[in-house]
Amino acid sequence: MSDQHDELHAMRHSLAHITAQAVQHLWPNAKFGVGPVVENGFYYDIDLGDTKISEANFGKIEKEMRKIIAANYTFDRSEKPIDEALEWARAANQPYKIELLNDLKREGTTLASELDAAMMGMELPAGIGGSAHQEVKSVVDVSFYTDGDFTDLCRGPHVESTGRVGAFKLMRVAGAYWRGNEKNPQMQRLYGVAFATQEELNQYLEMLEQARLRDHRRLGKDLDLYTMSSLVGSGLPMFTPRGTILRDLASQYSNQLRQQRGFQKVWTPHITKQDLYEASGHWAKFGDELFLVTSQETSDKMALKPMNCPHHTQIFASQPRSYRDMPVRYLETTTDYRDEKTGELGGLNRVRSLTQDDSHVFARPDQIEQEIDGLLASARELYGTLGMKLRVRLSYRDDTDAYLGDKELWNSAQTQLKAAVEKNQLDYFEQDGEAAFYGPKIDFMATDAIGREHQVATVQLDFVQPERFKLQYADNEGNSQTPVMIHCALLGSIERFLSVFIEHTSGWFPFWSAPEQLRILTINDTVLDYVDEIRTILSDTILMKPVKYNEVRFTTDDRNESLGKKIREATAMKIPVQLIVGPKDKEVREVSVRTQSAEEKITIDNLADYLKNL
RNA sequence: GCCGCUGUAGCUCAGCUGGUAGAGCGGCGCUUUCGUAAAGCGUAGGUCACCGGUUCAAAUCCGGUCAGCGGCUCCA
Repeated sequence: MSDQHDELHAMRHSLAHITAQAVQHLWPNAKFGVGPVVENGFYYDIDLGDTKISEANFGKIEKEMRKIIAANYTFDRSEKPIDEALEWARAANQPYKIELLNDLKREGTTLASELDAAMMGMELPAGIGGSAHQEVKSVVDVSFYTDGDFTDLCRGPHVESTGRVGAFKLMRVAGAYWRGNEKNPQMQRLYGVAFATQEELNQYLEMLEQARLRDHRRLGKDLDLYTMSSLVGSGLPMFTPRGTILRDLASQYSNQLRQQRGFQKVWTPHITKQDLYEASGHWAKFGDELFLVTSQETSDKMALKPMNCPHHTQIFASQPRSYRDMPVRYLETTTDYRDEKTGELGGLNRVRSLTQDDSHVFARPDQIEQEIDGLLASARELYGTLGMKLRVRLSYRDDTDAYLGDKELWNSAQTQLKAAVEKNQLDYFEQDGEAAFYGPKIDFMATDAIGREHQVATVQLDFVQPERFKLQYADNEGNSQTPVMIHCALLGSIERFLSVFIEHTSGWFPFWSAPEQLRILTINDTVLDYVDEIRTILSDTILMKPVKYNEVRFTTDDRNESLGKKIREATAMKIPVQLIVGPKDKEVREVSVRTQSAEEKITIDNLADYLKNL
């Protein structure tokens, strides 16, 4: 299996070379960056000066690639001393390769995070290598691979010859900064996918098509859940009646889980003086992402709130607190505004108006574990109900001084976090150095129906804001103590959550959460009086699972259309329960219940109980 | 913000190298009252995203703006 994996890796890497080679044939003065293997394929970064490659050129490039593949050139490895390699790069007019080689020569290596190691062509002097903290300052030889008329600085490995690269397809071209740095020139990145066989490639393309069909942006339109308007602005979704039902239910469920554990709802305004964020420390870090608001009455500098914790600290601080009052738990589902860069916006995943199901606990340090435990249990219940598997990342501090707050408090808190995670039997992994500067955190990843992981809920400890805002409570000796804050959002951003939920269910929402849970489809208008009877039953039915006071949301389709058409439309809208009502049903006081999986007859006396048990 | 692509009727899309727009579905009207994924006929919808330019003539070419998509960078 590992051999197969290595072979596929070599195929993809070899295809990256062949892509560059084809581009060089077509545009001889192309300058090349790096061309590594990525998930499902490969890319190559290319600078063509003023020439821009577009997807319209892919046919031409692929044709050239197939010629190279048909020629079946062998990949020949060679080595050069680094200075000769530099000569080669200068002669070939390859400035990016010169830069790579210079780094190799000077540093012996460059940070993998800044440079793709696969392309560095390293050949380290004997006795060096393996250690993360190398002392080496120079590289002696570098390796090259040549196939036909194309030679590239490369560590390899490659397949034996260009004829053995499997099936591929160029997918897209995108801008990418040289070495991922915004300040560097931008190159054109050609992405391709590649598999050992055409069949596997086709399967992959089919999977992409399946993912496209459940894309929340498509379903958001098809199922009439939300809309965007260029008049309102980008990243500012508006929710239709159906979408608003989904939002409200998600938020209601999330709130209900915490209200059961002693959280109380609060409300805060959406604009605030900048002073608040200067005090919290957010201004310095995120000031350029705030929407500013001007007052025509005062000289106050104001902003739309980008988060809610500073507000909640002020509610906590509004009266003196005793250790007996602790913990104090606040809950607020509210919309925040962040001026995200336009290029980062997309669907509901990244918006400028995001609604958080936010909560903050102000706790004594000895209460951390019990509080975290309650929140973890809530998250488990929520995602369990949604049928999504959860995985958890515990992010700790490392030994650098990038963190604020008392180190002992950190250590104790990290121990308590882990204990709570273990108690809840959550699948977890730990990472040092990933904590926020103000405290350790727990991030939740949910796996959707087609295996993709999404970051959803988060629980974060905060030792910094309580101090900055001088929050206090009196301990049992009457001394002032600083509480710990625990931030938590179970859904995260409701907009992002919905995008995940829509794609997870592909629009077939579970019965309790479907905007339209049930539709009555009539066969002809001799049954209208019977339908009225059914509607009365439905209106009187109260559902309790999992959200309280969930009244049946239903409509009636008694249009003068064929039953086939009514079924087709109700199914296209992914309505979980269709009640088909015709003269035969009326006669025996039954209805035909059609669900995604089956159809059965039930008597109208059993209808309410049937729905309660869904 | 940066790079590339895209923007035609409510939706999905056609419209070759410039000669002022077309289909299917949907809508509306009439007929049909029909039991499991589209009944029949008829009919109305478009400043071709917006602004400006080139041209005798622009959906088509050029520039700008807005918006969407794919990436890069970022994400309290």
